[in-house]
Amino acid sequence: MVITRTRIQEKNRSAILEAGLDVFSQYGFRGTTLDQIAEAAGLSKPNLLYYFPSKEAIHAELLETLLETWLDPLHALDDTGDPIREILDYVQRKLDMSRDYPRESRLFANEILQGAPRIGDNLTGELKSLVDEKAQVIRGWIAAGKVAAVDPYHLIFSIWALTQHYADFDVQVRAVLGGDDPFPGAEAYLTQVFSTLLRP
Amino acid sequence: MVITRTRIQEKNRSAILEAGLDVFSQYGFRGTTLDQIAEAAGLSKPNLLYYFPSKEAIHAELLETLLETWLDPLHALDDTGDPIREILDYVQRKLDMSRDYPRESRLFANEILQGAPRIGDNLTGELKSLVDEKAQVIRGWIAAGKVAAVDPYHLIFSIWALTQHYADFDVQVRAVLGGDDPFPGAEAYLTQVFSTLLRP
DNA sequence: GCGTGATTTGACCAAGTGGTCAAAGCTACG
DNA sequence: CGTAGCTTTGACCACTTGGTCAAATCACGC
Repeated sequence: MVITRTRIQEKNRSAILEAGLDVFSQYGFRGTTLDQIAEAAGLSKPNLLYYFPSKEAIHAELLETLLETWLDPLHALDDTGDPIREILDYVQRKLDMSRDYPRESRLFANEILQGAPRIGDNLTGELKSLVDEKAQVIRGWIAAGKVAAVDPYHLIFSIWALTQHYADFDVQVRAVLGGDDPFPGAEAYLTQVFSTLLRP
Repeated sequence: MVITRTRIQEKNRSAILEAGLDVFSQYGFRGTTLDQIAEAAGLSKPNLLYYFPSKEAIHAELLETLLETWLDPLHALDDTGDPIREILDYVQRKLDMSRDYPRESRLFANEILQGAPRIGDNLTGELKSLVDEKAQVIRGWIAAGKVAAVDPYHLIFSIWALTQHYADFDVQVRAVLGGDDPFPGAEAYLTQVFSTLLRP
């Protein structure tokens, strides 16, 4: 069953998702109103509901596509590559995502802050097993003496925390730095952190 | 002008603030309803509004007390102490706060995610000048060869990110770890990270 | 036990909410 | 053209929301 869409459908659906991402990522699910989304998308509320059956549906579709792109960088961690290079590359990819997709990062943060009511299963399922797998890879590297002995789970958490911080807490970071672009400095600093940490 | 309060006032005000912290920290300002807070506090809505003039007022009071306790650990960073010890102690204090006051951490995270509409001034004022001051202290330590050369601002960001992550993303962390208490592991890992990073 | 001020509440309100619907407007294609 | 089907909208609805108010209830010092 292939879904065919007219150009208008294509355009309006993506305008709605774009607007929804804007608003949901700032106010969370409950704090967002359909009127806000409709306004941001340049549509009337009934017209918006012609393309999506409910507020839930918009949010669900956003979360779904988010989860895919969110796990991709970790998937790409290659057990046959050079260990430290692989991890530093992962850090870089995650930092790039914070720079290029800050709204996605905040949408995810909002969902987790609320206790992950809509993606709890993905966390204990898909996410956990992916992390378990990659933690094993890192354990292998440690055993082979290629990487310093660190807890692989907390290593992964720290990569998430440090990179997503620049998207989720952007306002705070910029307030403290006085408005300068934080990312060049962040990249240098994170490289330094993980290089010194992981050197065997 | 001293505010005197009866025992009942004392009790109900703190019940409301407690309940407000619970709900605001999960759903953000807009996503929270007075009925939710009233229910959680065990009061009727009109009764709740007898103690606080509005939803705003509850939120404002929570944020105000939050900001105080939030900056305390950084204030305590002592330029006359042993540099690495001072920084590691700061990390420890912030991690303790994530363990003991996760709701406060999430309340703050929610406020920042929304663009800090109510505390923007504190960020560019109070917070920025405190961080500027402590960054200078760290620069001094680096110049004296007591601490490895790192960007002091990103160092501070990284401490915030790594410690608050365990409160704000608690659900995710526990989902991945399978429910074990993350804090012992976090403490060991963070000590390792900052020890290796800061060793001159 | 009584009166006064503190406390609590049921009933209410206007505005905002997610969502519906029938009718109108538009577009592509024969 | 014409028309069938896609798109848009104004009017509307039931429910929730933040907040008010007058009246009822309660606690406490005399």
